[in-house]
Amino acid sequence: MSDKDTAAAANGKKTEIRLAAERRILDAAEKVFAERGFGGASMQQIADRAELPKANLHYYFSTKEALYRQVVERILTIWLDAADSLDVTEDPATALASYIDTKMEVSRKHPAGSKVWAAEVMHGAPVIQVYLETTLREWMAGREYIVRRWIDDGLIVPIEPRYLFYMIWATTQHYADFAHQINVLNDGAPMSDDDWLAAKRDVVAVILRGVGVIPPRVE
Amino acid sequence: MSDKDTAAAANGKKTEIRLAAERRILDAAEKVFAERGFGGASMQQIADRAELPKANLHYYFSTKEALYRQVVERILTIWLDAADSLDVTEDPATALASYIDTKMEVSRKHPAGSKVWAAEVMHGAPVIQVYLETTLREWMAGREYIVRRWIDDGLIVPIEPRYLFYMIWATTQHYADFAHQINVLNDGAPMSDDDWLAAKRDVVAVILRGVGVIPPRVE
DNA sequence: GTCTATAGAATGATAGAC
DNA sequence: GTCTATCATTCTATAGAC
Repeated sequence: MSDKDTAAAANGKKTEIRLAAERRILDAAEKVFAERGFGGASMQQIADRAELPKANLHYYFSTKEALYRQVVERILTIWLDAADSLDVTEDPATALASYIDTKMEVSRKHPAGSKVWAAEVMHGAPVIQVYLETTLREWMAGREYIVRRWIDDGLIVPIEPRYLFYMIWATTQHYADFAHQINVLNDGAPMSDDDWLAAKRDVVAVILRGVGVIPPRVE
Repeated sequence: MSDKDTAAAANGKKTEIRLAAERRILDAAEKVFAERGFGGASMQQIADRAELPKANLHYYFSTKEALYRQVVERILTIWLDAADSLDVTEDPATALASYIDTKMEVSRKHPAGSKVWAAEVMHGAPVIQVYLETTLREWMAGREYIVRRWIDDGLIVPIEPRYLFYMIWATTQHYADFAHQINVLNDGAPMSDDDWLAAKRDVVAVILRGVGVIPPRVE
């Protein structure tokens, strides 16, 4: 092995260590921020959850705010992927059913991320303000156009497109953000796989019937 | 004026001062807790917003936690009143439309309270856990019974009652909790009176049509 | 009942040995 | 790259004059 190879291997190892540590810290931070909020979370709690000394966090992330910012930005990519799942080439029933399904799955798989996101918006979006004003605004403008075309074509009833999307966002994210309350009303137990299927089925059914399309057959 | 009257008047005045100060502090605290979360809020910020010296807060509320607790309990009474607005003696269309209307009005008039409530539940309901396990559980049990009767009587389509209520709660509270995001998508301006009317109309229409009842005529 | 000053505890961040 | 020790700041809470 040449010196160059050795150096490359060393650099490679270093990068791997760095990526693994950063990921470990981000995972811990996401959960602690979700449970206690930005102000309620301490670097010590995040370090404990990541099973690392507190000083290590500052080695990888300069400040608490920088760490929070990266947590939020990581969640943003998940959101953007979900936004893409609204396939505008499909008919309204298929497109909306698929979008709702995706959003429900995001709530199920990333409950902590959803809570951090909700708190971020509730507190005035200090980090994602630019995203709201650019990406989200453009996404909404595009989808409003599609929904209005569905209305003009008589495929769904007249409705203000934004209010429809708020309904879908609110309902699907509720299953993550209010999971604690939902669990209490579910006799203290988390929703089972069957519960999730039933919830998705009912949400899709109400929305599709609500906008005037027949729910597609489920095999 | 007798000594007794003087004392009574003094006591009366004292009580008025106390009530006014407590209310002033609670109003300020609700807003600061909503904007920054419990951990992110400081007694100094609340004092500044209430235009009182910080020490006054501790005179009326022993600790920050006690103050937070009273803020949450004050919101709880508003929630309980709104819960009562679901009149089970009415037909499903009227009952649900009236309930949704009430919940939308709560979101409009108490956005800060709604945010505090959402954060409280997201963080595991440290203060309202008992309420969730008693009052809310009983309320839900009673309403599930009514909704199932509506289903059995063929007045609405089959649906798991809880998922219907989650949808109503999520959607109506979204207008308070995500107001910042909604404003951005509304060209940066808060929703006008007409916007609120349109939103309420669309939410009621989708839910009622979604559960299979015809929206009642609006004069 | 009001307010200034301050004690006491917790936190974010860093220095410096390993 | 890891970790202990520590600094500087901020915050909750209270003491005590008015």
